[in-house]
Amino acid sequence: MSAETLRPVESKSQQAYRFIRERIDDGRYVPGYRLVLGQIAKELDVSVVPVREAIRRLEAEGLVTFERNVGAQVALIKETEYLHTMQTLAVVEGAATALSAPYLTPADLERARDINERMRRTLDDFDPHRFTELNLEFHSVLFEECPNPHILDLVHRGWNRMRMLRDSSFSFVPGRARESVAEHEHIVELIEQGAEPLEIELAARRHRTATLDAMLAYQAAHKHPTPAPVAAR
Amino acid sequence: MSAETLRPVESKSQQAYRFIRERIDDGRYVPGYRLVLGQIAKELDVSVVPVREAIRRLEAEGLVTFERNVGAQVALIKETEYLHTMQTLAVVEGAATALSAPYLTPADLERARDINERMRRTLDDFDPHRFTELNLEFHSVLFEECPNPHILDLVHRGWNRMRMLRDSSFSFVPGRARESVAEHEHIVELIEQGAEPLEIELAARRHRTATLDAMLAYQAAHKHPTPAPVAAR
DNA sequence: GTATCTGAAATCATATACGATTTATCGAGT
DNA sequence: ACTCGATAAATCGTATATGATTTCAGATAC
Repeated sequence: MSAETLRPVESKSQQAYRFIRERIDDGRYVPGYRLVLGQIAKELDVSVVPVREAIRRLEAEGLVTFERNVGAQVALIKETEYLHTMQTLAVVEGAATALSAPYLTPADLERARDINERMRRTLDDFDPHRFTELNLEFHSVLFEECPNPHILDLVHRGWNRMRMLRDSSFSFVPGRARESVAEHEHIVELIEQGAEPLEIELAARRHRTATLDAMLAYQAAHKHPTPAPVAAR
Repeated sequence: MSAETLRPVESKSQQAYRFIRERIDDGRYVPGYRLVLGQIAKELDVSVVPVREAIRRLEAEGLVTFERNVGAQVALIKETEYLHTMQTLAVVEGAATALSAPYLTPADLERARDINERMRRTLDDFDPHRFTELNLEFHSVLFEECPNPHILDLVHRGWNRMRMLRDSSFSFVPGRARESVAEHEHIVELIEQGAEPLEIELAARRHRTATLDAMLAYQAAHKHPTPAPVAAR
């Protein structure tokens, strides 16, 4: 049995899926970017068939839109779409955090605190990108032990959605970061004290809702002309 | 411009999707049913390529599992899977109902009451199938006005999931139906009184959680294989 | 009787080919 | 200069073909 045939390499459609997904996730393919089947196929040195399958999957996941006889592009996220995503995330992340709480060890909580501390340190000499990164890391610690894989999956999807907007105009609000760090500490304390699941859930939910509200207020105050006309194709 | 070419008929992959989806929904394809590409293609008189795409989509939606070089089958739902689905539905349906509440008209509430009344009448001379049908209808009235399409979509998916188990052993508990009807009335009253969103949400969630608990208790009492070690709530 | 092997049949995965549709280009007419 | 229309180019949608993998039935060995 030769070593090179032991592992049945991933299928080409899977390969195509990862290829595209990777690029959407890290921002190389921005919302609106056009996914030309033949072009991607050539880059991967496969035929268009597996690429189409990959795109169908991405479409079902909501990351890509695919119009008949026109083609696929990375899903554009309009402002209302974004608000809906945030609201959904508030709900499912709240639930995930509450369900996860009983399984968190003192070590987990310490880790969460540590991350939050690093976030606090980025407050002076502020780096939004770094802050966002740590923010996900912090929340991940809290919800990742959620024993319900469906809910956990929904949380991941929500965060991915938001990540696609990393560089968008409405992903950040100046004053909010400091409050955020304080709220993080509060959530950790609740979990530590073994608070009621519902209390934890609502705290986590409020944390996100507050971010959303802050963004809305900020935008209203700054009268953003248009929510950033995304570079298409 | 000839009449027959005016409408650009749905694509074949779309057609295949609907074909399969329909059959899963109405139970002709039960969980575990094997979806053979060539066979479905022949039935539809198309090639396998669009059928594959349809199956990829169904896979992403969780209705179908698709294993490399082995093929696709309607997703099997194990007991823990079912519990997770119910729990997720409890969360998202609660949120959807609360978000929907402000948009419900008196006519909507009347309709809900009417449906619930019909459910009550099926209690004597009990028909589980009919009851389940009305149950979805009732809840649909309450959550369908939810302005957040993401959350609404999650609710639909959850119900679809449950519908796939229509005939399964753990889809029904004898005593539960009567309580259910009473809880329905309570939820309608809350909405009618313009109760706090959170109160509505939790009432709707409890209603579903109670169903779940009843099922677990029933199974435990009847010594079903595994009593489900899942941490519900 | 059970286990293992072997070849055939079924089925999957993907490449290639080609017609259909959309989009872009460019010149004629106003 | 602008619109319109025709043509070309790009791209999509799907059928077909073929090699690869898995499954299964029957044969053989123990």
